[in-house]
Amino acid sequence: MNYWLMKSEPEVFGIEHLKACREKTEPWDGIRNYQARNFMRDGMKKGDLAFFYHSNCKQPGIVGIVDIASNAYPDPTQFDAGSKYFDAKSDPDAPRWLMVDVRHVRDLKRNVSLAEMKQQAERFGDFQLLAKGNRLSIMPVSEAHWNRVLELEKRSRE
DNA sequence: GCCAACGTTGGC
DNA sequence: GCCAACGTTGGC
Repeated sequence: MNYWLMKSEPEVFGIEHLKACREKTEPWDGIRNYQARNFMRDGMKKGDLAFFYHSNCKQPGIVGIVDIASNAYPDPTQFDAGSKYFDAKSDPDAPRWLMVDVRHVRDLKRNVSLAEMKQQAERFGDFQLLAKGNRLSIMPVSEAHWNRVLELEKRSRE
């Protein structure tokens, strides 16, 4: 099983939106980056777990855990002219963009913030999320980093 | 709101 | 294939 991190802007789709879906799965649509797509296509498998990360907000950080409820399949929004994710250049016979379904597993007990992880360079120094200029919205997480985040969760913020 | 970093586009 | 211009991401 592999671990991942998936970013979303809470104003657009936050973890409380996913939580409100209860046990139902939700499509993680709108990924329009080739590297992120390739991770879904080549790496992600049903049953994997991912951190839910809130980006572009007051307190960027990891706020929950989701499970990957499907393998990658074509994202229908790329063919929907009314969608902001519409891509006129995508061929229905060879869809360019993929997505997976996700399901809420649990909220973290607290927001494990980006700032906090940055302060712990010895634990997270080589975490891809913290890499300079990192803009990937889906990325793999090593088991070591996965566990370090969960260890951090258990501590109370100073 | 600013802006650095990065990805994509398109002329040549 | 190069690279300047442009668009987007996302922390601050």
